[in-house]
Amino acid sequence: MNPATQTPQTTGTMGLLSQLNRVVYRRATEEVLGIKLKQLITLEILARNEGCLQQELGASLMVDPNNCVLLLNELDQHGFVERRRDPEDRRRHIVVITPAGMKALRKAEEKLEALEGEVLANLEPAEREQLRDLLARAMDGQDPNFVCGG
Amino acid sequence: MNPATQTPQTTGTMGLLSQLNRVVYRRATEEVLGIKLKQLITLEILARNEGCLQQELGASLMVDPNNCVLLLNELDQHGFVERRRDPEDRRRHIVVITPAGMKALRKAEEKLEALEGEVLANLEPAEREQLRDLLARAMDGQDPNFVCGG
DNA sequence: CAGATGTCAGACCAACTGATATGC
DNA sequence: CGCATATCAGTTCGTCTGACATCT
Repeated sequence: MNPATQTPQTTGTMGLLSQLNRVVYRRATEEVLGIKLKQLITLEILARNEGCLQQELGASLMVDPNNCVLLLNELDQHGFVERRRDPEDRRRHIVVITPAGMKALRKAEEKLEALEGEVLANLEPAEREQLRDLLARAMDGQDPNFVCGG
Repeated sequence: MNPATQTPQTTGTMGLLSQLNRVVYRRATEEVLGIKLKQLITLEILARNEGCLQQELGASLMVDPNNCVLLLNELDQHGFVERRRDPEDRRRHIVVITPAGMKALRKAEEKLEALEGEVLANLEPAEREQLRDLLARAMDGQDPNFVCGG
């Protein structure tokens, strides 16, 4: 543990993933982004999927239905999303992002990109893209139902 | 939102990182690993760094000194680590992993590797190595003091 | 009626905050 | 004395569990 050396690190992929996520989590605060990171991810999904069912949203976010309600309550109070009954099955809710939500999302995404630049400072632009691609492909293989009791 | 398509996902690298970490976190439970994931990472660092100072450990784990104490208390109770006074500065503690800690670590690492295989099922072995390398390089650029008020 | 969906309230766990003890 | 290190107690936050209402 020489002061000239880097601080010790984990070596496993899963450990590294957890650690790097910790860095992001601690820096992507509500003060920095304007909204919480989880809210940003939620709005991102809603922006890309018009008429998203609440349960689909929960599956994508990997949160159980209970937490999905709480998450949407927050966003609803801020006027960033709306919940509408699904006319085809009135038990269900369709979640849509509002113009105010879009605005908050754009702003938060800008800040997050700046943060990404700092967190991935050690990687070349091409490598960052590579990382994004690998993460996306890995996520693509996940079974949402496995993780959230759908 | 066609049922034939994948569930909607985030597109930003930071969001993907957060999401994939969520998958790992929810699957790498204490029942699966025998110990908590954070404990595993802690033991990994201690196994690779004999005579690690408590504050260096905290910086590596990106936890503030308070949480580091609690984390070590748990490991101490299980007999996985020992805290010794630093003879050079008796305010400090040197943390060492015990044989029992080594055993628990090996066992947990086996289970985590199996889990990694499932979580990264969509990636080829070479791509997994690539991912590990990119994450390690990104972590290498982090300033521990920024994140934990050292 | 049984099953699905969404909602809420209370319990639980992990993290943060502030105060204390010890050594430099 | 001021500063650093570690520790603990109390609080707060996010998440999970179980009960309930609505709809098919």
